[in-house]
Amino acid sequence: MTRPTRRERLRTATVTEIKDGARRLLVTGGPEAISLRAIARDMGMTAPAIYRYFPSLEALVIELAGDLFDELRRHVEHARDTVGVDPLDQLAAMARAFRDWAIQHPAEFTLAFGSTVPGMDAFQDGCLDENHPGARFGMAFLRPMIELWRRAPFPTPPADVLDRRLAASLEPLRRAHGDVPVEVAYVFLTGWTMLYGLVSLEINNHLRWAVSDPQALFEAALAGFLAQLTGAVATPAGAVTR
Amino acid sequence: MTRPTRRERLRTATVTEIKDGARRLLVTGGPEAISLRAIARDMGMTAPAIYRYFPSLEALVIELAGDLFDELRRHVEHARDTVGVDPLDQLAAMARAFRDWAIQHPAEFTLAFGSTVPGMDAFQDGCLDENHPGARFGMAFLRPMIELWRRAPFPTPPADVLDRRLAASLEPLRRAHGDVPVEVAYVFLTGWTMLYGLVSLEINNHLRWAVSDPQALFEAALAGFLAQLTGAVATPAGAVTR
DNA sequence: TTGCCAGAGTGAACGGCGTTCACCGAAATA
DNA sequence: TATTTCGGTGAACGCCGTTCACTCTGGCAA
Repeated sequence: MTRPTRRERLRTATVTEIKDGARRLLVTGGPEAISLRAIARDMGMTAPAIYRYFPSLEALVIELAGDLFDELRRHVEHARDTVGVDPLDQLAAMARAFRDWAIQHPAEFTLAFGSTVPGMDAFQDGCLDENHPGARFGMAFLRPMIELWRRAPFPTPPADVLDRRLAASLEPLRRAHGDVPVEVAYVFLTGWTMLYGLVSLEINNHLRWAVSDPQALFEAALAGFLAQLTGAVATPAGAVTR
Repeated sequence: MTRPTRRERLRTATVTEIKDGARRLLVTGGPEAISLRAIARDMGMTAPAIYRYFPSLEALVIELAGDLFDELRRHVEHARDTVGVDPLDQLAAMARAFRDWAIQHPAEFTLAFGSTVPGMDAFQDGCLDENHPGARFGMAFLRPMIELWRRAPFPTPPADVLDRRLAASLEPLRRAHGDVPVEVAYVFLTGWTMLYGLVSLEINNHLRWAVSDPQALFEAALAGFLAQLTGAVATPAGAVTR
């Protein structure tokens, strides 16, 4: 492992400066405000120079989106590692960290999770596993749920809901981390859907007509979901009968 | 009510032709492909002429998004009106219609629900009620759930989850349609979140790493949610104990 | 019927954009 | 020291949204 040469150091510094500029434009002016010319201007350069570092604007944006995803994942994992060892506490902390990051970085959240350009689809077809943004996220949330299930299986839907077809459909997820039980995979996906859906609706202002205090709704939904994992029979909504 | 003059007829025809062109570009090339010059070219016109009909490209896109929302809402309501009078059947049909439309019109779905340009936020601040896309949708799904609750209240989370703060937070929604009980408002929101989240994840290809057959997952989640509304104690995931 | 005018459309222009290409200087390498 | 590689420039092309001065024409009032 040799120390990077001077050229390499300068190059990576320039790359990060370009990405920082792109992010600044994203935050201040939205995704459409990201332009090679503006980035170059802020750096005291000309636009064609950026082509020495990225093959196109689209490639730069895609790489930026990947970086943002990693940042969000680190944020979530940090929350998990700070809260203790109880998987339930970890899941709660991770969900809250997810929402907090999204609220503090709405433009970045939108770029990272938004439907990216058509070209990205094909790109992601190839590497279903490691590279897909959603995958890295899923793994982080999946692990505590597996641990929870290992300690004490939580109530799950009956076999007529978790049928054979569903089991087959969840095969990719179940393979992704050892051998995940169908029940865990399914409950994980409902939780992830709720978390993503709620935060996404809030960020996109699709809740304002109905909810004045989204955090209250978020905490209720979180409590409801976690109650389901404790053995109490609960809806995602959190309905409980003992 | 007088018949529209000839001028007015020509004008509305041109307006729809412009919107149709914009939509065609959206479908074939994504949101970024919508350009006044391309629309005008397809119509055999020049770009500045469009300014006689729309004050800017952004205004055109916003209006198009509104139209798409209405189309989706009509699609969902049509499904509801076709399936019969049972609210449970209606909800199932509406949810499936929602997903079907999104799958058949992914570009339109993304535009309608996507985080629109910053300018639209301020616009939507003023008219929280009628004009917000999410609101019109909510109403459609909310009605059957109210009817269901009227016939037979379904199990809901205990009071420590549906606390006073949450009740206050849901005030806008509860006022939107007479006087909606907190329980109904909350369960409705969890259902809407699941529906939006699941479809949105599927459209954005954020499920591909985990799920090979999204319809199976959708049907399971739908069954789980509806089970909750029948009086069986069920999770959003659909866990049931009798 | 005649005259006017609102409204639709045009063409040129401005500035901004992504991208390509020929070119140049300096730094690393041989 | 000679050469190659790398980072950067400036000009250019074609696209874009938008503005503006202008023409033309269909409908309406006198």
